[in-house]
Amino acid sequence: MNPASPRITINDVAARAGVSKGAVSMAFNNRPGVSQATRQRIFDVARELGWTPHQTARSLSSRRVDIVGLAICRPARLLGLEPFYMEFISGIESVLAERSCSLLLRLVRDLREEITLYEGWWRGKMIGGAILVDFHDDDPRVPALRAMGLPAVAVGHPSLTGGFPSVWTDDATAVAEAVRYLAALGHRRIARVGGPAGLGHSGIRGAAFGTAMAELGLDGRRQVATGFAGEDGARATRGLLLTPDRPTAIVYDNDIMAVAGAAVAAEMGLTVPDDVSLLAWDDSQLCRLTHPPLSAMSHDVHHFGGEVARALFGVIDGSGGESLQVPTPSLTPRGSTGPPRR
Amino acid sequence: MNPASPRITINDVAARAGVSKGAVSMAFNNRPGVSQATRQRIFDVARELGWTPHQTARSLSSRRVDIVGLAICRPARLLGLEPFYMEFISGIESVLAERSCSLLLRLVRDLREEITLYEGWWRGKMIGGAILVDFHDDDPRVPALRAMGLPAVAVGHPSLTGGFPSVWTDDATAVAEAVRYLAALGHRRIARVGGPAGLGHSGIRGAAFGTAMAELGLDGRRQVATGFAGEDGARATRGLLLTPDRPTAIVYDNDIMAVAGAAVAAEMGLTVPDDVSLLAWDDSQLCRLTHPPLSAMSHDVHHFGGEVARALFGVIDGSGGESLQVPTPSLTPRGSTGPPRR
DNA sequence: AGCCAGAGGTGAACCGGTAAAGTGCTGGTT
DNA sequence: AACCAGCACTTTACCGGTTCACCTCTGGCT
Repeated sequence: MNPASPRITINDVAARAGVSKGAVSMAFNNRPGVSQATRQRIFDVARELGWTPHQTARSLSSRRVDIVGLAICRPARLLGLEPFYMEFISGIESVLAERSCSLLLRLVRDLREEITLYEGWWRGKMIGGAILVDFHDDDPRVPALRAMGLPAVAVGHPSLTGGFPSVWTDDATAVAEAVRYLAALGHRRIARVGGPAGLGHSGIRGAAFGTAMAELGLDGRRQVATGFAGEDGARATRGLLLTPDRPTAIVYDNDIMAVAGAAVAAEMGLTVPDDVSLLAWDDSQLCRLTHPPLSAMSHDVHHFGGEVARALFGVIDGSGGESLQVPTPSLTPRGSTGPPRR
Repeated sequence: MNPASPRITINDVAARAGVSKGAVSMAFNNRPGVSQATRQRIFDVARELGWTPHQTARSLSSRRVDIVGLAICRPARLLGLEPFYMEFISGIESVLAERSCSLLLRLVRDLREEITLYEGWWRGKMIGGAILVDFHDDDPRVPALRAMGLPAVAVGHPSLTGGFPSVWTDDATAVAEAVRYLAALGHRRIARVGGPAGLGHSGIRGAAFGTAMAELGLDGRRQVATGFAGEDGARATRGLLLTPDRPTAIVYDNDIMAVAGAAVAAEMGLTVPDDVSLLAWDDSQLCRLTHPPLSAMSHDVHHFGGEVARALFGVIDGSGGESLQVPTPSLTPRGSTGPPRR
């Protein structure tokens, strides 16, 4: 099918341009040592021959890799990804592309598999760095990845990421804002549907929720820890709305659960927001597609992803290493929140 | 941070095991030429030293790459991906993982960028093959990728993919089934909200829709070509429902547009399915999260992705090359379709 | 004239593997 | 005894770049 395709190498370019391959290499890495004229001639020849440096060879000798790894850990059952990740990935990509880097993506089933994967990637020098998401309490990835010396940035509050530089949003403050907003509307029974109990940011949000409710003299114990899938959100919502003194407002940890929650309310004959107010998180396009559109704690996930990529570059080439806080999610009121019915 | 990390190479393993590096290489590629005993000793030493073959070096000399590329082309505005792609990607991954291959993902803004990207990836030997999606009429990728000799499989009807082996579903039949189902329910004014006009599978579905409607003696011209984003679906739906003899049933080209359509119906005070029936495509978890849940033409997107990956392996190692049809999307009736109101 | 600095290269030694040809030994034939 | 096949390795030549020590001019200064 593609027989004897005579691969063009740096040697061909060098020969044709009448220089040594060292010169070609210098020219292509814009390093000093070649005159402007020669440089130009080299480029011309390269274009003419259609030559591009062989990335594999390049990274073998320069010990640099233009690939970063991202493993996302979801149970097998939950096949797709949340909208959050799609936007997040596209944000990462946008910055990676600036440096013509690429993203190596893999979905894994558990943290052990994730560690093994990173180990293979790193030891096999497939990636130059990694992006770590979804931190758990006492996350086993921290010691493992630290031991192997993999450059990485974490997504999550610095208190969770075991010393890895992280990019994070102030979820605690955002939760407090959400709670105060709902309380100001007149809600007193506010519930929260969160992610899995062991997950770091769920913990932070859960605690912040409790504190904020307590400060207002309200009962902050209406919290459910569940998965992140829509069905989890549906089940949790159903449970909450069937309790005797059911909440009049529910805060969700992502948007897909909130959408599911809205459907459950409809199915139970409850009107949003009169009977129950719903507040989503992560505000993807999903929130604008329901009726009523969902109020959300929104943040620029695309930008977030970009900052993560930038931070990773900092770590990889040693110029960075500090954690970075990106803007706190802010309330975007839409139709799904309002004063509770008298 | 990670100073003088003494990289362990095949030489260290060879030395410690008292053999040549050739022997280690053979052992690790389970090639004949090493005795069982030696083989075992080599493995033991490798484990002890924590050595894994350096992928970059390996692929430099073996001219094999364990990475496949996937570029997805979306306008910048549409930041996230559709649920379809998430499931599709996870399906690809599941098969790639069997061969410890990885997926290199990139979001691009247009086909020119996509071609350039593939060219860089292929010439730089970063990828061993590629997956091509979203074929257009006279797709410029076909001649370009063919010229560079990149092994690739296409997603889409063979008539669209310009000779690239493809994996595809019989959309035409599925559309016909959808139309006949709605007609059987009593609908006579059926509309379709499709993807962009130039997109190959939109064309196929559009034509099939027209044919199926004509066969039933119905007017098949109620079709809108739009984007794939929720907002596109919302706008299209609004347009359709505001026409004087508005449709009583709408078929969508994906699920996110259908969800948006449901919201529009609600916003206009129309009841689903009494006033208008909605039928989605691609059936992700989204369809089960609305109220009423959306009927859909569903197919196993995860499995679809897996077959695509398998086909690509076939192309790469020359054992395959034929197109493969996967099961036709089948109707999954839920709450969003029903007889039209009298 | 003699000396030196620096620009503009060259050439060879890597990087860490794979592949194919070569070597030494053993055992079975004729 | 001579010969040969086959196993179990070893040796060596790559793969296609980067890097660095070293060479060769040229021009300026004393």
